[in-house]
Amino acid sequence: MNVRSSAKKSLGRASLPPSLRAEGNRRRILEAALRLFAAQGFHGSSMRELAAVAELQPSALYVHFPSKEQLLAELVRAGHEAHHDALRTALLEAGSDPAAQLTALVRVHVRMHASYPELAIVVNSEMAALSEELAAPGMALRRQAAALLRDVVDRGTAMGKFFPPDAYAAAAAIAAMGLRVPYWYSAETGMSIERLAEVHVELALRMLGAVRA
Amino acid sequence: MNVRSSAKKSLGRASLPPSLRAEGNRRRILEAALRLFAAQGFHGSSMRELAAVAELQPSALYVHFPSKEQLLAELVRAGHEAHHDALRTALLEAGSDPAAQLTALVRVHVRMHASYPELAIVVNSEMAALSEELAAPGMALRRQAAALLRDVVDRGTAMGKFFPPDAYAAAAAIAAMGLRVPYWYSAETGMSIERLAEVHVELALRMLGAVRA
DNA sequence: GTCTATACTATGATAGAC
DNA sequence: GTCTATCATAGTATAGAC
Repeated sequence: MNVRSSAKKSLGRASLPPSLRAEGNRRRILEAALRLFAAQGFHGSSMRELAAVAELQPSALYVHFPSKEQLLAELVRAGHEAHHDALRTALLEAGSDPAAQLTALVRVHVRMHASYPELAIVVNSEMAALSEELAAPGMALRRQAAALLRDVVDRGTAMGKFFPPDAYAAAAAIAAMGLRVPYWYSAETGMSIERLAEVHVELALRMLGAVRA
Repeated sequence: MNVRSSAKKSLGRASLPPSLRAEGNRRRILEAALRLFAAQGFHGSSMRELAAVAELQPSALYVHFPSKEQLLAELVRAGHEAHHDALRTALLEAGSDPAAQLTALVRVHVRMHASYPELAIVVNSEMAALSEELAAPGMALRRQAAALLRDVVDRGTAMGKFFPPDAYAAAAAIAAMGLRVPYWYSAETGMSIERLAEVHVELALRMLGAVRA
């Protein structure tokens, strides 16, 4: 038997996005779930552990969420919505220049992943634990977010401003850089989130052969 | 309750690296575990499911592996070793030019992740399920692999051949591109693995401001 | 080395008092 | 809305026959 309980990871803080309105114990439960799911995975975390972290009895969880899966679904939904809203807003404010649009998308993409690392990890790693029905809204937002980036890359390429070796792969690679940020970046390295975002913007523009707007 | 059994994912093939010597039912079990762990995660897959996929009774699994965790550890070990060996060999054959070294590393990094996507997913996503002792060898190889890349980037930068906005972040971003490949790339898109690797080489060289060797 | 059968524990979720 | 107590099931792993 695995004696995971004796090798408990330090869980640290875990912050929910501002868009997620939740108070009192409902919020405590969501934060506890975020910490646990990010550190141990959905299937690797039990409702008993969750209750312990939230300082409640297991049965009290079910007053706020009908099931463990619905709890995960709420986190995943909030994460996808916060991410997609941030991307869409950034793009709207970026004007019509492809390089400015790409800059805006990469900046906010990286910023979100560095600011809410646990949420990003849960959203990206634990979606397979959701039923198709519960995963569908998140999957849709994910496809839309990917399309936002691909459209910017495609448009810039068509306009003769970007020169990617392959537009699809380049878009995937740009997204990938940001997606991995929560797994390695720590503010304690001395690099600020804003600087991290600017570095990624520069890398992305270089990948596309663009010049800074 | 989740009715996952009624929404079973199609699991597809799952190939072990050539370096992993295993035959007969031991191999079948490893392949079944690779498929299941990649699709549902370690904690999301039961020994009963595993036995069913391997077409054995659950008790037969324990003749070949002492525990579920040891089974995962074997996959994770094989994956890390294959990856690290490939990187090291590629670097040895690349000569002394930083751009050539980077090209070799990125090429093999991407090739491995595209050729063994399930293994890459398990290695990257399920290591938290291992005890510290069982995870340690893999973590060590991972650190060494990251150091190989960072050293090439640092040396090329010191030699005035690379011009990254930030060497550490650039190395992390280059690694990240490859790590995400298993999650989006499919040979059915029409792009070959070799072409995918070359595209990533080009992207990485651009990120560093280098010229092709 | 594989099978049938089963032990023991952990898990998600519920009942009912307060 | 939280608690104590508990149910029903699924989980890892083992025993013993062949």
